[in-house]
Amino acid sequence: MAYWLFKSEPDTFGIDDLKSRGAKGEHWDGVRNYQARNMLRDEVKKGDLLFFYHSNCEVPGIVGIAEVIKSAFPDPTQFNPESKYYDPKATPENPRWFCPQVKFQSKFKSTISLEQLKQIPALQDMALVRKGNRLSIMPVSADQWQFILGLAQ
DNA sequence: GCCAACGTTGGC
DNA sequence: GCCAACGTTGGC
Repeated sequence: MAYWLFKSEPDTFGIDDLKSRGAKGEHWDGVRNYQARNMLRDEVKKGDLLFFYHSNCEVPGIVGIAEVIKSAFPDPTQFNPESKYYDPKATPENPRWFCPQVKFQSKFKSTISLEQLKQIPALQDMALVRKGNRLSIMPVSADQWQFILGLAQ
């Protein structure tokens, strides 16, 4: 069992959108970064938990928790010419991008802001708080997970 | 295989 | 909307 942090823009797909999907959850599509892809494809497993992070919004930060309910399968948007995530070099026989299925677990009463996270010495190893970080999928250690959980109300 | 140009992410 | 920090692309 591993822990992760997934970023999403709330205007596009926020934690409330995931909550509305209920027990069936939603597939986490649109990841088009190789480092993130490799983690999704090789390491993110059913039963893993993730912090749901809102980016590009008024208060960027962790807003809740979701659970991986199916490990990665080929991201269908890569085969769809109508999709903004279409990749002409990907084929069903040789898919390039992958997505797991996740479902809502809980939402924090208030956002644990990036500003707050940056000020915690115990979390300075997280890619999230490092300057220029653009990874949309990143691992969270068990210690970091517990520490951040302690900040949630 | 180098690297300039370009595109994207995401905090501010 | 700005722009720093990356990542990707493509000419050579």
